[in-house]
Amino acid sequence: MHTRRLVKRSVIGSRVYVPGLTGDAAPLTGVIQAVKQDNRDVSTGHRRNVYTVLMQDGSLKEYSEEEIAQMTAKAPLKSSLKSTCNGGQRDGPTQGQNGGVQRGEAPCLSPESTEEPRVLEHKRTGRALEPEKDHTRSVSLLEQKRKVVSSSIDVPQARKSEEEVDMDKVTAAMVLTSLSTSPLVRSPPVKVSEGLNGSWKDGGFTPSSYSSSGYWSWSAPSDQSNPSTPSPPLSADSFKPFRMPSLSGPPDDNIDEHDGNSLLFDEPIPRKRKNSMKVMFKCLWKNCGKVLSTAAGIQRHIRTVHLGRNCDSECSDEEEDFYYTEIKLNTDSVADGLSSLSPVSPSVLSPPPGLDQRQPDGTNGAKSENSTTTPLSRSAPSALYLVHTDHAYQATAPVTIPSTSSTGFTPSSSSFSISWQSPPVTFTGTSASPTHSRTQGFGEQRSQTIAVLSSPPRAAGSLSRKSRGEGRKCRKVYGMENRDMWCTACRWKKACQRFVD
DNA sequence: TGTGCCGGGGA
DNA sequence: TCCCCGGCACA
Repeated sequence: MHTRRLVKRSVIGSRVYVPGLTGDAAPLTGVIQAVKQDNRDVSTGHRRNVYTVLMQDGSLKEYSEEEIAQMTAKAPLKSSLKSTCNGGQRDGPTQGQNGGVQRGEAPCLSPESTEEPRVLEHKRTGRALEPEKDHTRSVSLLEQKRKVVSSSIDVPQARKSEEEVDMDKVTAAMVLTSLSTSPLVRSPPVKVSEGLNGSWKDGGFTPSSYSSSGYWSWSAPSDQSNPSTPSPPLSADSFKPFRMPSLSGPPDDNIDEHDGNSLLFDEPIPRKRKNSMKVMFKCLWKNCGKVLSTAAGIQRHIRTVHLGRNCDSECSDEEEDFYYTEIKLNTDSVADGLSSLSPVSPSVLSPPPGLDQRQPDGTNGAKSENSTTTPLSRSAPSALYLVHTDHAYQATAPVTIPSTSSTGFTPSSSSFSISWQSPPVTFTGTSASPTHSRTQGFGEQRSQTIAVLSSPPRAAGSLSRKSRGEGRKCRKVYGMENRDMWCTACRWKKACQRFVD
Protein backbone atom coordinates (compact mmCIF):
# COMPACT_ATOMS: atom_id res chain seq x y z
CA MET A 1 0.00 0.00 0.00
CA HIS A 2 2.53 2.40 1.04
CA THR A 3 4.74 1.28 -1.68
CA ARG A 4 2.27 2.57 -4.13
CA ARG A 5 2.10 5.93 -2.67
CA LEU A 6 4.95 7.15 -4.63
CA VAL A 7 4.25 10.64 -3.92
CA LYS A 8 6.59 12.78 -5.73
CA ARG A 9 6.41 16.39 -5.21
CA SER A 10 6.63 18.54 -8.16
CA VAL A 11 8.69 21.56 -8.58
CA ILE A 12 6.02 23.13 -10.58
CA GLY A 13 5.56 26.59 -9.40
CA SER A 14 8.90 26.80 -7.77
CA ARG A 15 11.01 29.80 -8.31
CA VAL A 16 14.36 29.09 -9.70
CA TYR A 17 17.35 30.94 -10.91
CA VAL A 18 18.11 30.58 -14.51
CA PRO A 19 20.94 31.85 -16.59
CA GLY A 20 20.51 35.29 -17.86
CA LEU A 21 20.54 36.23 -21.44
CA THR A 22 24.13 37.16 -21.29
CA GLY A 23 25.47 33.90 -20.25
CA ASP A 24 26.75 33.91 -16.74
CA ALA A 25 25.56 37.32 -15.98
CA ALA A 26 23.18 38.01 -13.22
CA PRO A 27 20.79 35.18 -12.99
CA LEU A 28 17.20 35.69 -13.62
CA THR A 29 14.41 34.25 -11.67
CA GLY A 30 11.59 32.34 -13.06
CA VAL A 31 8.90 29.96 -12.08
CA ILE A 32 8.98 26.43 -13.23
CA GLN A 33 6.00 25.72 -15.35
CA ALA A 34 6.76 22.29 -16.52
CA VAL A 35 9.22 19.55 -16.14
CA LYS A 36 10.13 17.24 -18.86
CA GLN A 37 12.58 14.51 -19.01
CA ASP A 38 14.92 14.35 -21.83
CA ASN A 39 16.27 11.03 -22.81
CA ARG A 40 18.47 12.45 -25.42
CA ASP A 41 21.38 12.71 -23.13
CA VAL A 42 22.84 9.52 -24.35
CA SER A 43 26.30 10.46 -23.31
CA THR A 44 25.63 9.79 -19.74
CA GLY A 45 22.73 7.58 -20.18
CA HIS A 46 21.07 9.58 -17.55
CA ARG A 47 17.82 11.26 -17.97
CA ARG A 48 17.92 14.93 -17.71
CA ASN A 49 15.17 17.04 -16.50
CA VAL A 50 14.29 19.93 -18.66
CA TYR A 51 12.40 22.66 -16.97
CA THR A 52 10.14 25.05 -18.68
CA VAL A 53 10.53 28.24 -16.80
CA LEU A 54 8.25 31.16 -16.93
CA MET A 55 10.46 34.16 -16.94
CA GLN A 56 9.68 37.38 -15.32
CA ASP A 57 9.01 38.96 -18.61
CA GLY A 58 6.39 36.41 -19.32
CA SER A 59 8.37 34.39 -21.72
CA LEU A 60 8.84 30.70 -21.45
CA LYS A 61 12.23 29.21 -21.69
CA GLU A 62 13.56 25.79 -21.22
CA TYR A 63 16.54 25.10 -19.09
CA SER A 64 18.26 21.97 -18.27
CA GLU A 65 18.58 20.73 -14.82
CA GLU A 66 22.24 21.53 -14.76
CA GLU A 67 21.73 25.08 -15.78
CA ILE A 68 19.25 25.69 -13.11
CA ALA A 69 21.32 23.93 -10.56
CA GLN A 70 24.31 25.97 -11.43
CA MET A 71 22.54 29.22 -11.27
CA THR A 72 20.85 28.23 -8.12
CA ALA A 73 24.18 27.44 -6.55
CA LYS A 74 25.54 30.73 -7.69
CA ALA A 75 22.64 32.69 -6.56
CA PRO A 76 23.50 35.10 -3.80
CA LEU A 77 20.32 34.53 -2.03
CA LYS A 78 18.75 31.45 -0.83
CA SER A 79 17.44 29.53 -3.60
CA SER A 80 13.82 29.17 -3.84
CA LEU A 81 14.01 26.11 -5.87
CA LYS A 82 12.63 23.44 -3.78
CA SER A 83 13.07 20.09 -5.12
CA THR A 84 10.76 17.22 -4.92
CA CYS A 85 13.20 15.04 -3.19
CA ASN A 86 11.84 13.77 0.00
CA GLY A 87 10.80 17.06 1.22
CA GLY A 88 7.27 16.20 1.87
CA GLN A 89 5.83 16.67 5.24
CA ARG A 90 3.15 14.15 4.81
CA ASP A 91 4.05 11.87 2.05
CA GLY A 92 7.69 11.59 2.52
CA PRO A 93 7.66 8.54 4.70
CA THR A 94 5.24 6.86 2.46
CA GLN A 95 7.69 6.56 -0.26
CA GLY A 96 8.37 2.95 -0.26
CA GLN A 97 10.67 0.59 -1.94
CA ASN A 98 9.66 1.70 -5.31
CA GLY A 99 10.51 5.14 -4.47
CA GLY A 100 14.15 4.57 -4.89
CA VAL A 101 14.25 5.09 -8.55
CA GLN A 102 11.90 7.95 -8.41
CA ARG A 103 13.78 9.68 -5.75
CA GLY A 104 16.97 9.18 -7.57
CA GLU A 105 15.63 11.01 -10.49
CA ALA A 106 13.91 13.65 -8.60
CA PRO A 107 15.02 17.05 -9.59
CA CYS A 108 16.65 17.74 -6.35
CA LEU A 109 18.26 20.92 -7.31
CA SER A 110 18.39 22.83 -4.19
CA PRO A 111 20.56 21.97 -1.28
CA GLU A 112 18.36 23.77 1.12
CA SER A 113 15.85 21.88 3.07
CA THR A 114 13.97 24.74 4.51
CA GLU A 115 11.06 26.00 2.68
CA GLU A 116 9.54 29.32 2.48
CA PRO A 117 5.84 29.49 3.01
CA ARG A 118 5.40 30.79 -0.42
CA VAL A 119 7.04 27.79 -1.87
CA LEU A 120 5.00 25.53 0.24
CA GLU A 121 1.98 27.13 -1.11
CA HIS A 122 3.28 26.57 -4.51
CA LYS A 123 3.64 22.99 -3.75
CA ARG A 124 0.23 22.62 -2.43
CA THR A 125 -1.39 24.18 -5.33
CA GLY A 126 0.86 23.11 -8.02
CA ARG A 127 1.74 19.67 -7.04
CA ALA A 128 1.38 17.24 -9.77
CA LEU A 129 1.92 13.62 -9.19
CA GLU A 130 3.79 12.92 -12.23
CA PRO A 131 5.31 9.54 -12.23
CA GLU A 132 8.88 9.67 -13.08
CA LYS A 133 8.50 7.22 -15.84
CA ASP A 134 6.00 9.20 -17.62
CA HIS A 135 8.40 11.69 -18.83
CA THR A 136 6.92 12.35 -22.16
CA ARG A 137 4.09 14.35 -20.91
CA SER A 138 4.34 17.81 -19.81
CA VAL A 139 3.44 18.50 -16.31
CA SER A 140 1.99 21.77 -17.25
CA LEU A 141 -0.36 19.98 -19.49
CA LEU A 142 -1.41 17.88 -16.64
CA GLU A 143 -1.85 20.85 -14.49
CA GLN A 144 -3.97 22.40 -17.08
CA LYS A 145 -5.96 19.30 -17.46
CA ARG A 146 -6.43 18.94 -13.82
CA LYS A 147 -7.74 22.39 -13.55
CA VAL A 148 -10.19 21.68 -16.23
CA VAL A 149 -11.32 18.65 -14.39
CA SER A 150 -11.78 20.34 -11.14
CA SER A 151 -13.62 23.13 -12.72
CA SER A 152 -16.07 20.95 -14.45
CA ILE A 153 -16.50 18.26 -11.93
CA ASP A 154 -17.72 18.83 -8.53
CA VAL A 155 -14.87 17.63 -6.49
CA PRO A 156 -15.52 18.20 -2.86
CA GLN A 157 -12.91 20.40 -1.44
CA ALA A 158 -13.54 19.07 1.97
CA ARG A 159 -11.50 16.09 1.08
CA LYS A 160 -8.46 18.03 1.82
CA SER A 161 -9.00 17.75 5.48
CA GLU A 162 -6.95 15.37 7.44
CA GLU A 163 -9.91 13.26 8.35
CA GLU A 164 -10.72 12.95 4.78
CA VAL A 165 -7.23 11.99 4.02
CA ASP A 166 -7.39 9.27 6.55
CA MET A 167 -10.67 8.13 5.26
CA ASP A 168 -9.30 8.09 1.82
CA LYS A 169 -6.44 6.04 2.95
CA VAL A 170 -8.75 3.58 4.52
CA THR A 171 -10.94 3.55 1.51
CA ALA A 172 -8.00 3.18 -0.72
CA ALA A 173 -6.83 0.28 1.32
CA MET A 174 -10.18 -1.30 1.01
CA VAL A 175 -10.22 -0.76 -2.67
CA LEU A 176 -6.81 -2.17 -3.04
CA THR A 177 -7.74 -5.13 -1.02
CA SER A 178 -10.81 -5.56 -3.04
CA LEU A 179 -8.98 -5.24 -6.25
CA SER A 180 -6.32 -7.61 -5.20
CA THR A 181 -8.88 -10.26 -4.76
CA SER A 182 -11.45 -9.25 -7.21
CA PRO A 183 -11.68 -10.62 -10.65
CA LEU A 184 -10.85 -7.24 -11.92
CA VAL A 185 -7.33 -7.76 -11.00
CA ARG A 186 -5.98 -10.57 -12.90
CA SER A 187 -2.39 -11.25 -13.12
CA PRO A 188 -1.44 -11.31 -16.71
CA PRO A 189 1.65 -13.11 -17.77
CA VAL A 190 3.78 -10.31 -16.61
CA LYS A 191 6.94 -10.91 -14.80
CA VAL A 192 6.50 -10.05 -11.25
CA SER A 193 9.93 -8.64 -11.06
CA GLU A 194 8.98 -6.06 -13.56
CA GLY A 195 6.09 -5.05 -11.51
CA LEU A 196 8.16 -4.78 -8.42
CA ASN A 197 11.27 -3.22 -9.68
CA GLY A 198 10.01 -1.22 -12.48
CA SER A 199 7.36 1.28 -12.58
CA TRP A 200 4.22 -0.30 -11.47
CA LYS A 201 2.51 1.94 -13.80
CA ASP A 202 3.74 -0.27 -16.52
CA GLY A 203 1.94 -3.05 -14.89
CA GLY A 204 -1.27 -1.29 -14.99
CA PHE A 205 -1.30 0.57 -11.78
CA THR A 206 -0.65 4.17 -11.98
CA PRO A 207 -1.23 6.98 -9.71
CA SER A 208 -3.59 9.38 -11.08
CA SER A 209 -1.82 12.12 -12.76
CA TYR A 210 -4.56 14.43 -11.86
CA SER A 211 -4.50 13.67 -8.25
CA SER A 212 -2.79 16.60 -6.80
CA SER A 213 -3.28 15.92 -3.19
CA GLY A 214 -1.46 12.74 -2.71
CA TYR A 215 -4.29 10.41 -3.29
CA TRP A 216 -3.79 7.61 -5.60
CA SER A 217 -6.19 6.21 -7.95
CA TRP A 218 -6.37 3.51 -10.45
CA SER A 219 -5.65 4.74 -13.82
CA ALA A 220 -5.48 1.50 -15.54
CA PRO A 221 -8.20 -0.56 -16.97
CA SER A 222 -9.51 -2.94 -14.52
CA ASP A 223 -8.71 -5.92 -16.57
CA GLN A 224 -5.17 -4.97 -16.60
CA SER A 225 -3.82 -6.31 -13.51
CA ASN A 226 -1.49 -4.87 -11.13
CA PRO A 227 1.55 -7.02 -10.88
CA SER A 228 2.55 -5.52 -7.66
CA THR A 229 -0.67 -6.49 -6.12
CA PRO A 230 -0.46 -9.82 -4.46
CA SER A 231 -2.68 -12.06 -6.33
CA PRO A 232 -4.01 -15.34 -5.27
CA PRO A 233 -2.74 -18.28 -7.15
CA LEU A 234 -4.32 -18.40 -10.47
CA SER A 235 -5.74 -21.44 -11.89
CA ALA A 236 -4.47 -22.47 -15.19
CA ASP A 237 -7.53 -21.42 -17.01
CA SER A 238 -7.49 -18.09 -15.43
CA PHE A 239 -4.68 -17.02 -17.58
CA LYS A 240 -5.63 -15.41 -20.72
CA PRO A 241 -3.94 -13.33 -23.26
CA PHE A 242 -3.09 -10.07 -21.80
CA ARG A 243 -5.35 -7.62 -23.37
CA MET A 244 -4.37 -4.11 -23.75
CA PRO A 245 -6.88 -1.61 -22.70
CA SER A 246 -9.19 -0.82 -25.43
CA LEU A 247 -9.51 2.85 -25.08
CA SER A 248 -11.34 3.39 -28.25
CA GLY A 249 -13.15 0.27 -28.99
CA PRO A 250 -16.28 -0.82 -27.29
CA PRO A 251 -15.27 -2.41 -24.09
CA ASP A 252 -18.30 -4.50 -23.74
CA ASP A 253 -16.87 -7.41 -25.54
CA ASN A 254 -15.56 -8.91 -22.42
CA ILE A 255 -18.21 -11.32 -21.66
CA ASP A 256 -15.63 -13.84 -20.80
CA GLU A 257 -13.66 -11.40 -18.88
CA HIS A 258 -13.72 -13.13 -15.62
CA ASP A 259 -14.31 -16.63 -16.49
CA GLY A 260 -12.91 -18.83 -13.91
CA ASN A 261 -12.68 -16.16 -11.41
CA SER A 262 -14.79 -17.82 -8.91
CA LEU A 263 -11.80 -19.76 -7.89
CA LEU A 264 -10.06 -16.61 -7.03
CA PHE A 265 -12.59 -15.26 -4.71
CA ASP A 266 -12.07 -15.24 -1.07
CA GLU A 267 -15.66 -14.49 -0.59
CA PRO A 268 -18.04 -17.31 -0.39
CA ILE A 269 -19.65 -18.13 -3.58
CA PRO A 270 -23.20 -16.96 -3.60
CA ARG A 271 -25.47 -19.40 -2.21
CA LYS A 272 -26.74 -21.77 -4.75
CA ARG A 273 -29.35 -24.29 -4.81
CA LYS A 274 -28.98 -27.52 -6.46
CA ASN A 275 -29.78 -26.16 -9.79
CA SER A 276 -26.71 -24.25 -10.52
CA MET A 277 -27.36 -20.71 -11.42
CA LYS A 278 -25.15 -18.33 -13.20
CA VAL A 279 -24.88 -14.83 -12.04
CA MET A 280 -25.06 -12.51 -14.92
CA PHE A 281 -25.34 -8.81 -15.15
CA LYS A 282 -27.89 -7.34 -17.41
CA CYS A 283 -27.76 -3.87 -18.70
CA LEU A 284 -30.97 -2.11 -17.95
CA TRP A 285 -30.43 0.63 -20.38
CA LYS A 286 -33.28 1.11 -22.66
CA ASN A 287 -33.12 -1.06 -25.69
CA CYS A 288 -29.89 -2.53 -24.62
CA GLY A 289 -30.28 -5.50 -22.44
CA LYS A 290 -26.78 -6.56 -22.80
CA VAL A 291 -25.80 -9.34 -20.51
CA LEU A 292 -22.33 -9.71 -19.28
CA SER A 293 -20.89 -12.14 -16.93
CA THR A 294 -19.24 -9.74 -14.60
CA ALA A 295 -20.16 -6.66 -12.77
CA ALA A 296 -17.04 -5.01 -13.94
CA GLY A 297 -17.86 -5.81 -17.48
CA ILE A 298 -21.31 -4.48 -17.31
CA GLN A 299 -20.13 -1.44 -15.49
CA ARG A 300 -17.65 -0.75 -18.15
CA HIS A 301 -20.22 -1.40 -20.78
CA ILE A 302 -22.56 1.09 -19.23
CA ARG A 303 -19.85 3.53 -18.59
CA THR A 304 -18.54 3.55 -22.04
CA VAL A 305 -21.51 2.75 -24.16
CA HIS A 306 -24.27 4.50 -22.33
CA LEU A 307 -22.58 7.03 -20.20
CA GLY A 308 -20.17 7.91 -22.87
CA ARG A 309 -17.13 7.69 -20.75
CA ASN A 310 -13.95 6.50 -22.11
CA CYS A 311 -12.18 6.10 -18.92
CA ASP A 312 -12.13 2.88 -17.14
CA SER A 313 -12.86 1.75 -13.72
CA GLU A 314 -10.88 4.41 -12.06
CA CYS A 315 -13.42 6.96 -12.95
CA SER A 316 -16.28 4.90 -11.90
CA ASP A 317 -18.48 6.71 -9.54
CA GLU A 318 -20.70 3.74 -8.89
CA GLU A 319 -23.27 5.29 -11.02
CA GLU A 320 -23.23 2.36 -13.30
CA ASP A 321 -24.68 0.31 -10.56
CA PHE A 322 -27.92 1.91 -11.31
CA TYR A 323 -28.07 0.74 -14.77
CA TYR A 324 -27.61 -2.91 -14.53
CA THR A 325 -29.00 -5.66 -12.52
CA GLU A 326 -27.77 -8.93 -11.45
CA ILE A 327 -29.57 -11.82 -12.91
CA LYS A 328 -29.21 -15.44 -12.34
CA LEU A 329 -29.52 -17.73 -15.21
CA ASN A 330 -30.10 -21.34 -15.16
CA THR A 331 -27.01 -22.94 -16.45
CA ASP A 332 -29.04 -25.35 -18.40
CA SER A 333 -30.32 -22.62 -20.53
CA VAL A 334 -27.26 -20.54 -20.75
CA ALA A 335 -24.91 -20.70 -23.56
CA ASP A 336 -22.05 -22.96 -23.00
CA GLY A 337 -19.64 -20.21 -23.61
CA LEU A 338 -20.30 -18.86 -20.24
CA SER A 339 -18.50 -21.58 -18.57
CA SER A 340 -18.29 -20.26 -15.13
CA LEU A 341 -20.13 -17.94 -13.00
CA SER A 342 -18.76 -14.91 -11.41
CA PRO A 343 -19.57 -14.35 -7.86
CA VAL A 344 -21.36 -11.26 -6.99
CA SER A 345 -18.93 -8.55 -6.57
CA PRO A 346 -19.41 -6.50 -3.48
CA SER A 347 -19.34 -3.50 -5.63
CA VAL A 348 -22.55 -4.53 -7.13
CA LEU A 349 -24.25 -4.01 -3.89
CA SER A 350 -22.70 -0.74 -3.29
CA PRO A 351 -24.75 2.27 -2.52
CA PRO A 352 -25.78 4.54 -5.27
CA PRO A 353 -23.89 7.59 -6.21
CA GLY A 354 -24.53 10.49 -4.08
CA LEU A 355 -24.95 8.39 -1.05
CA ASP A 356 -21.61 9.10 0.32
CA GLN A 357 -20.07 6.55 -1.85
CA ARG A 358 -16.60 7.65 -2.39
CA GLN A 359 -13.68 6.16 -4.01
CA PRO A 360 -10.14 6.86 -3.10
CA ASP A 361 -9.86 9.79 -5.31
CA GLY A 362 -10.32 7.68 -8.31
CA THR A 363 -13.36 9.53 -9.22
CA ASN A 364 -11.64 12.62 -10.20
CA GLY A 365 -8.96 10.74 -11.92
CA ALA A 366 -9.98 10.91 -15.47
CA LYS A 367 -13.29 12.51 -15.53
CA SER A 368 -12.00 15.09 -17.82
CA GLU A 369 -12.44 12.81 -20.71
CA ASN A 370 -16.04 13.48 -20.86
CA SER A 371 -16.71 16.18 -18.49
CA THR A 372 -19.49 17.54 -20.56
CA THR A 373 -21.46 14.44 -20.20
CA THR A 374 -23.96 14.52 -17.45
CA PRO A 375 -25.10 10.99 -17.07
CA LEU A 376 -27.58 11.84 -14.44
CA SER A 377 -29.47 13.84 -16.91
CA ARG A 378 -29.69 11.00 -19.25
CA SER A 379 -32.59 8.79 -19.52
CA ALA A 380 -32.11 5.91 -17.27
CA PRO A 381 -33.24 2.54 -18.26
CA SER A 382 -36.48 1.17 -17.29
CA ALA A 383 -37.03 -2.42 -16.75
CA LEU A 384 -39.86 -4.79 -16.87
CA TYR A 385 -39.41 -8.14 -15.42
CA LEU A 386 -41.38 -11.21 -15.60
CA VAL A 387 -40.99 -13.01 -12.43
CA HIS A 388 -41.93 -16.41 -11.53
CA THR A 389 -43.26 -17.63 -8.28
CA ASP A 390 -43.39 -21.28 -8.17
CA HIS A 391 -45.71 -21.66 -5.28
CA ALA A 392 -49.26 -21.00 -6.02
CA TYR A 393 -49.95 -19.63 -2.62
CA GLN A 394 -47.45 -16.97 -2.99
CA ALA A 395 -48.75 -13.62 -3.77
CA THR A 396 -48.73 -12.44 -7.27
CA ALA A 397 -49.64 -8.93 -7.91
CA PRO A 398 -48.47 -6.11 -10.02
CA VAL A 399 -46.30 -3.75 -8.20
CA THR A 400 -45.93 -0.19 -9.08
CA ILE A 401 -42.74 1.44 -8.21
CA PRO A 402 -43.04 5.15 -8.23
CA SER A 403 -40.25 7.10 -9.58
CA THR A 404 -39.22 8.94 -6.56
CA SER A 405 -35.61 8.72 -7.07
CA SER A 406 -33.59 11.32 -5.39
CA THR A 407 -30.42 10.02 -6.72
CA GLY A 408 -30.84 10.94 -10.25
CA PHE A 409 -32.34 7.79 -11.41
CA THR A 410 -35.08 8.99 -13.61
CA PRO A 411 -36.87 6.37 -15.53
CA SER A 412 -38.30 7.53 -18.72
CA SER A 413 -41.76 7.30 -17.46
CA SER A 414 -43.02 8.63 -14.25
CA SER A 415 -43.61 5.20 -13.00
CA PHE A 416 -43.40 1.76 -14.25
CA SER A 417 -44.82 -1.44 -13.14
CA ILE A 418 -43.45 -4.78 -12.54
CA SER A 419 -45.63 -7.68 -13.19
CA TRP A 420 -45.17 -10.89 -11.43
CA GLN A 421 -45.96 -13.52 -13.88
CA SER A 422 -44.75 -16.88 -14.67
CA PRO A 423 -42.03 -16.83 -17.17
CA PRO A 424 -41.14 -19.95 -18.95
CA VAL A 425 -37.55 -19.69 -18.05
CA THR A 426 -35.81 -19.39 -14.81
CA PHE A 427 -34.94 -15.84 -14.67
CA THR A 428 -34.55 -14.25 -11.38
CA GLY A 429 -32.81 -11.13 -10.55
CA THR A 430 -31.51 -9.14 -7.79
CA SER A 431 -30.70 -5.60 -8.12
CA ALA A 432 -27.83 -3.61 -7.01
CA SER A 433 -29.88 -0.56 -7.13
CA PRO A 434 -30.42 1.58 -4.16
CA THR A 435 -33.56 1.47 -2.30
CA HIS A 436 -36.46 3.10 -3.88
CA SER A 437 -39.76 3.60 -2.34
CA ARG A 438 -42.49 1.49 -3.60
CA THR A 439 -46.16 1.24 -3.25
CA GLN A 440 -46.91 -0.95 -0.35
CA GLY A 441 -49.79 -3.16 0.11
CA PHE A 442 -49.61 -6.34 -1.67
CA GLY A 443 -49.91 -9.60 0.05
CA GLU A 444 -46.60 -10.56 1.35
CA GLN A 445 -44.28 -7.84 2.14
CA ARG A 446 -41.19 -8.60 0.35
CA SER A 447 -39.74 -5.36 1.30
CA GLN A 448 -36.20 -6.43 1.02
CA THR A 449 -36.74 -7.81 -2.33
CA ILE A 450 -38.76 -5.16 -3.95
CA ALA A 451 -37.25 -2.28 -2.23
CA VAL A 452 -34.72 -2.32 -4.91
CA LEU A 453 -35.60 -1.26 -8.30
CA SER A 454 -36.31 -3.83 -10.87
CA SER A 455 -36.16 -6.61 -8.45
CA PRO A 456 -38.38 -9.52 -8.85
CA PRO A 457 -40.05 -10.73 -5.73
CA ARG A 458 -37.90 -13.68 -5.27
CA ALA A 459 -34.42 -13.45 -6.38
CA ALA A 460 -32.66 -16.65 -5.91
CA GLY A 461 -30.25 -16.34 -3.15
CA SER A 462 -29.80 -14.35 -0.10
CA LEU A 463 -31.47 -11.18 -1.19
CA SER A 464 -34.67 -12.87 -1.91
CA ARG A 465 -35.72 -13.56 1.58
CA LYS A 466 -38.29 -11.24 2.81
CA SER A 467 -37.66 -9.53 6.01
CA ARG A 468 -38.95 -11.30 8.99
CA GLY A 469 -42.27 -9.87 9.61
CA GLU A 470 -43.42 -9.12 13.03
CA GLY A 471 -46.73 -10.53 12.10
CA ARG A 472 -47.85 -13.64 13.71
CA LYS A 473 -47.30 -16.91 12.15
CA CYS A 474 -49.13 -20.07 12.65
CA ARG A 475 -46.32 -21.56 14.54
CA LYS A 476 -46.25 -18.78 17.00
CA VAL A 477 -49.96 -18.56 17.31
CA TYR A 478 -50.77 -22.15 17.66
CA GLY A 479 -47.52 -23.54 18.72
CA MET A 480 -45.93 -26.72 17.71
CA GLU A 481 -48.42 -28.78 19.64
CA ASN A 482 -51.27 -27.46 17.57
CA ARG A 483 -49.62 -27.91 14.33
CA ASP A 484 -52.79 -29.24 12.78
CA MET A 485 -54.23 -25.82 13.21
CA TRP A 486 -51.56 -24.26 11.14
CA CYS A 487 -52.23 -23.16 7.71
CA THR A 488 -51.11 -25.46 5.05
CA ALA A 489 -48.22 -23.36 4.08
CA CYS A 490 -46.92 -23.22 7.57
CA ARG A 491 -47.25 -26.90 7.88
CA TRP A 492 -45.30 -27.29 4.77
CA LYS A 493 -42.77 -24.83 5.94
CA LYS A 494 -43.85 -22.45 3.34
CA ALA A 495 -44.70 -18.84 3.63
CA CYS A 496 -47.56 -18.47 5.94
CA GLN A 497 -50.80 -17.73 4.25
CA ARG A 498 -52.85 -17.07 7.25
CA PHE A 499 -50.90 -14.37 8.88
CA VAL A 500 -49.52 -12.55 6.05
CA ASP A 501 -47.96 -9.35 7.08
C1' DT B 1 -30.77 -20.24 18.60
C1' DG B 2 -35.38 -19.82 17.03
C1' DT B 3 -38.07 -18.70 13.12
C1' DG B 4 -39.56 -18.15 8.36
C1' DC B 5 -39.56 -20.23 4.24
C1' DC B 6 -37.23 -21.65 -0.24
C1' DG B 7 -36.19 -25.41 -2.85
C1' DG B 8 -36.30 -30.03 -3.52
C1' DG B 9 -38.01 -34.55 -3.32
C1' DG B 10 -40.98 -38.46 -2.19
C1' DA B 11 -45.54 -40.39 -2.26
C1' DT C 1 -50.70 -32.27 -6.10
C1' DC C 2 -49.84 -33.05 -1.45
C1' DC C 3 -46.73 -33.40 2.00
C1' DC C 4 -42.41 -33.27 4.22
C1' DC C 5 -37.88 -31.74 5.18
C1' DG C 6 -32.97 -29.94 4.55
C1' DG C 7 -30.95 -25.97 4.85
C1' DC C 8 -30.30 -21.14 4.67
C1' DA C 9 -31.02 -16.25 6.10
C1' DC C 10 -32.24 -13.40 9.53
C1' DA C 11 -33.45 -11.57 14.02
